[in-house]
This record gives sequence, C-alpha cells and structure tokens, in this order.
Amino acid sequence: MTSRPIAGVPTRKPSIRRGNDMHAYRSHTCEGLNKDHVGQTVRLSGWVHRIRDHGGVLFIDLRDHYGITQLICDPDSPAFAEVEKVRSEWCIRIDGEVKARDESLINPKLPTGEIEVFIREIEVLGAAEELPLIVFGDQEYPEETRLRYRYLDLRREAMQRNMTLRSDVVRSLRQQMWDRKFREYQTPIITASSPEGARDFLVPSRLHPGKFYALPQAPQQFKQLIMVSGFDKYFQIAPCFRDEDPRADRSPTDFYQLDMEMSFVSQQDVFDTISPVIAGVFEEFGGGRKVDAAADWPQISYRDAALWYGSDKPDLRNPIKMQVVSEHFAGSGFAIFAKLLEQDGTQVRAIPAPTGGSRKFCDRMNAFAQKEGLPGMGYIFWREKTADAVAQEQGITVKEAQAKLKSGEIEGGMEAAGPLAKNIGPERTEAIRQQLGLGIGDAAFFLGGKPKAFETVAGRARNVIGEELGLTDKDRFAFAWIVDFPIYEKDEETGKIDFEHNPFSMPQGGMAALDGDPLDVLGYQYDLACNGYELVSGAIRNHRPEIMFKAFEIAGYGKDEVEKRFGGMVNAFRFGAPPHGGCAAGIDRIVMLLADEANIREVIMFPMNQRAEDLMMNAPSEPTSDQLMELSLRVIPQDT
RNA sequence: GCGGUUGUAGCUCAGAUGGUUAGAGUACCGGCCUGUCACGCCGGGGGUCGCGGGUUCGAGCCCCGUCAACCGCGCCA
Repeated sequence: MTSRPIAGVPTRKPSIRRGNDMHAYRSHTCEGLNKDHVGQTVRLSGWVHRIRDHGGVLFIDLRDHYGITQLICDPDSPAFAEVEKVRSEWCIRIDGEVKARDESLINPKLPTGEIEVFIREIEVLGAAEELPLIVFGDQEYPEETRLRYRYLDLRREAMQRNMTLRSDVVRSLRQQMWDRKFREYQTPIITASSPEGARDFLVPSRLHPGKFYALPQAPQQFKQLIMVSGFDKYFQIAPCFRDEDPRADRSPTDFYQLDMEMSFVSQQDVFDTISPVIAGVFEEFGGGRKVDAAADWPQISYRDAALWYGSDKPDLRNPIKMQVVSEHFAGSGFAIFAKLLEQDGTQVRAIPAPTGGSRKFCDRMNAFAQKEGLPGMGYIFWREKTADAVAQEQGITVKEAQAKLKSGEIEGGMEAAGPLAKNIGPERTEAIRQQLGLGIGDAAFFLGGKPKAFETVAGRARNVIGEELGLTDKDRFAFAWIVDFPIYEKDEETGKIDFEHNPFSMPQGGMAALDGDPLDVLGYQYDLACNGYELVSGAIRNHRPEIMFKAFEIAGYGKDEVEKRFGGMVNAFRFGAPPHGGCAAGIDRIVMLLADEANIREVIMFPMNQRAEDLMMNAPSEPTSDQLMELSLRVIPQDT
C-alpha cells in the first residue's frame, strides 16, 4: 500500500467480501493505487477531470488532491448508464475493481498509469453546471473570472501547487523559529489605530459610539511589549492590515508576515538569527535554483544602494553597478551636463552596460528613459574602429582604409561612438571607459541632475539593461542586507523634517547623535532585499524614553503628542525595558519568489482584486441600516 | 487622484487599407464510435464586437467620451 493515510480514512486494505464495511467515500486516494492492488475492489471519490467516451467503452480521469486515476466503464457494468451521464468537474464516488493495464496501454505520465479501475457502482456526490473556467489543462483565464470562481481556479494543478507550497513554507518557517528557541504568541487583531505609517482599517465600536478600533498594520508595538514583558524571543505568522493601493507584489487589505523580535541583541544578532531561516526556506523550496549562502549576504548602506543600484531593494542577480562620473563632465564640451554640474547637489552617474554596444540598443534605452519621464539618457558605446574613422585620421580614402585594415597594415583598435563622446572629446571619453572598466562591444549610459530626481529611473534602467542584455542570472536568489537607513528625511516642498521610516528605531550613536544635523542621523534599521524585492524589514528599537522623546521632538512632535499616540509603549519603557530588536519577513513575497510568480495573488488563496474587492464574497458591501444604527454611524452619500 | 496597456462567442484568439450574413480552436448540446489518456468523426446552439455618441452611403476597424480589468506613479511607519 503506497497511498498516504488520510485523516479519518481507514488505511487498512478493504476486501471484496467486506465491501459494505468500507469507508463511505473512499478506500484509497487517486494517487494511491498501483499494480499491487490489482484484483481488489476499491472505493474512490473525486472530481471528473476528463472524459473520453468511445461509445462502448468510456474512460474517466478521476482527480483528487493527491492525483489522478483512470476509471473505465463499459456496458458490462451495471453502472454504465449512470456513468455515461457524468460531466466535467462532477464530484463522484465510485466502487470498482482494480485492473492491470496491458503493457501497451500503460500511461507513463501517471503514477497510477499501470492500472485502471473498472466501475461497478457510482454515486454522484455533487453535479456541476457548465463551467466558467476549465480545471483541466493550463488555458489562461481573465483574472476577474478566476477570482469570482476562485474555488474552481484553485482546483487547477498550478494553484494546488502554489497553495501547498505556501503551506509548506509556513510550516518550515515555524519549525526553524522553534528550533531557534522562539515561541509563537498571538497578538490582538482588533486594536488601536496607530497614527504612523499606512492608512488603518477602522472598526467602529458599538459599545463606544463614535469611537473606532483599528486592525493592526503589524503587531509592532505588541511585539515590543512582549519583549518588555520578558519573553525574550517572539515570533508569529502574523496577519497585517493596511489600507494601501495594491501592486503586483502587494496585496491590498491584508497580508502575512513572519514577525519576530528578540531581547538583548545587536543588529548583527538579528541578521545571524533570521538569515539562515530565510536561506533555509529558499534552499528547501527553491527547486534547485542557486541560493546565496547566508554568511555571504553583503551589507550595503542605504546610501550606497541608492548610488550603485538606484534602489533600496536592489536586484543583485544583475551585476551592473552604477558609478559617479561627474568629474569627467565638469567643464566639458557637453554643455547640458557641464552646466548642470555648476549647481549645488548635482551629479552625473553612469550605468555601465557590458555587451550593450550597439546604437540600436542604446537608442532603445534612451527611449525607455524618456518614457519614464526623463529628458533622455546620454550614451557612449565602444566598437571596433570603422574604416571611415581610419580614413579620416590618416587622410586616405575609405577604400584604402578598408584594405589596410584587412591586411593588418593598420591596427584598427577601439573607437567610442555616440553623440556624447564627440562632445567631451577622446581624453575624457577614455577616462570614463577606464573608470567603468568597459571595452569593445560595451556601452555606458549617463544621467545627470539631483540624484533624488533620477535615481529611481536609473535603477529601473539598470533592471531593464540587465534583463535585455541577459546579464541578470534568472536561476539565482541574490540577497543583501540594506543597512544604515537615515532616521529622518526632509520634505522637499515644506522643508519639514519627518521620520523616513518608522519612529521606533534606535538612532546610531544614541542620544548624542540627535544633537547634530538630523539628516545625518542613521538608524539601526535594515531591510533584506532579494531579487529586487524587499523581503524583510526591521530594526533595533529605541527602548529609551528620553531618546524617543528627543527623536520625536526633532520631527516636530511634542511630549504630549508622543504620550497620546504611543503612550502604551512609551509608558512600558519607563519600567525596565530591555534593549531589543527584530524584523518581519513578507511571507506572500517569499512564496511568490519560490513559486516563480510575478503576481502576489497567485500565492494567496482568496485575494482581493486590483480595486480591493472580493468578487467571490462580494466585499466590500453595504451594511444594513440596522447595522449602522447599532454602530451610531451614518453614511455620507458620495456626490458624483 | 494620474499615466500606460487591454476589451470581438463561456474561454483563448483571428478579423490589411472602413464594404455581403463577424470566423477558428476550445467548452457546451445532440448523434456515431470497445482502448483512450489534449481520443476521434458528424451536426447544432451560442455575438448589441465593453458601453454611449459622432464621421460615413456603409464602422468590429476612424474620431470623441465613458466604463471595466491589469500594470505602474502617488501611497506603502
């Protein structure tokens, strides 16, 4: 017997004579039968996957969660007339006899391909109407249809695989955390609104008319309080609720994090703890794709990441690293950049593009930059010297130049092409080439201005260049810790200083650091980037009330304000708070990467659509007037 | 809120330049078929070409508006 035991299903072999003792629905699963069972009477339940009706004999592929078994029926069976009626996706139960297939009829594609079950009896457990989407095969369907009939979509092989993968990943994460002496604790789902960060989902209170609870954006304050409470190591597979607009890698409404926190630790301790956990699931479920060893994950400062990769979640499968090349353009003949560099805070940066040395490619990238809202992207590319150029240099005809190049009489060598090269002249061009380490067949793109203004687009260009030139290694998970996030940022318009990330992080240097320029203050705050996604985010927390008040003061929040907003937590810090820190890993994103899906909805059982609607359950929906009354709420009609 | 892409049968898609009754595959229904495993063969039903307006003798195709889906920007401590 090779079938896995099923909960509630007896695993003993049923005998023909004891057929009446059989489990009501099945003796085996649809993956569990093989030639060892030949001659036995078995009972199977599942869905009609595919029917092949030959008139006199008909075949049904019966599918359950575990596999597929071919059923066969012909007029010799008392059930034949009933069996002829079934259609795709009917849920049925059959009794039948396991028969060996003739050597020539074995289906090597099925684990059960050596046998088939001759139907003696059939019971229709659930008939199906005409289907809005077909479970069999891998035809694509509009997402709207898939979401509306999610239970049918989920029956499909790819979705069964994604969801079981997700379950397995969560199991593995839990196990690894337990192995590291963490315990899982639950935190409230209905709590108080936290004014920082994303929009909250509010929950009206019936007992307190006019007041609202909120769904937690993360168990952030609770896990810190758990540390103050002395539990030392906490984790939770935690639902998080944020009222954000969705993206392909971001679920609206709710998503799950592996949330963890630990006491008496430094930043490096957190890395050392969580890195092997993350690496572990990627190794276990990565399907053989390369996983950077956790010990080798680089730690890159936020500032360097912005400069080198134009992103705080760089895709390090792509080897391209941007560089500052301002000096080569300052005072050069390329007026646009030369003039630009006279302004404060401006730079010219280069994106080296090895093997990108063709005008066609460079023009395409330039067009990409323009589409992204930049004036354009200057470029230089290096190629074998053309006969034209040689002729001009030597004062001979092009034909002569061609001949001399061919005979080897003249060394061709390298030539820089593109409008930029002409403008800045050969020396500067050569200096740039050497700095970037490029050669014949390569190109470089240039962007200038205030870094903030072009950095993000430069990062996207880097991605596209890496993709198009095939430089990005698709068969790899590349990780990096991004560290040293600034605590504050300045609003470009208002000039106001505000928290750049979250207000709970400990500033590097503690209280003393807060005396200088706020924009120079870095936090013990970090993200883990993988293949261009932010997978983990965390910090060593600020557990010192006096530093916290000072930190808030810089961002313009008075003591009263802090007491009001974070009173619960700040109060707790007055009673012997331990130093602590942690992080949270996005489970949906991890599974998305492992499943090699580009959209997070592919790894969520019942996701919302792009407009945060649940098409299957019809959410959100209008409340009844009774419900509103009870909550002391009145809906203001939207004017259109 | 803004930008991009898409919208033709239940589904996937085809319909050069505007021109007869809008097609194919698949699914569905009926018939035939005893070895298929994407079974095969014959027949059938199924369309306000997202919706509204305009240009034209004539619009699936051109123009304007609008709606929806997805992707992105803003947003995401």
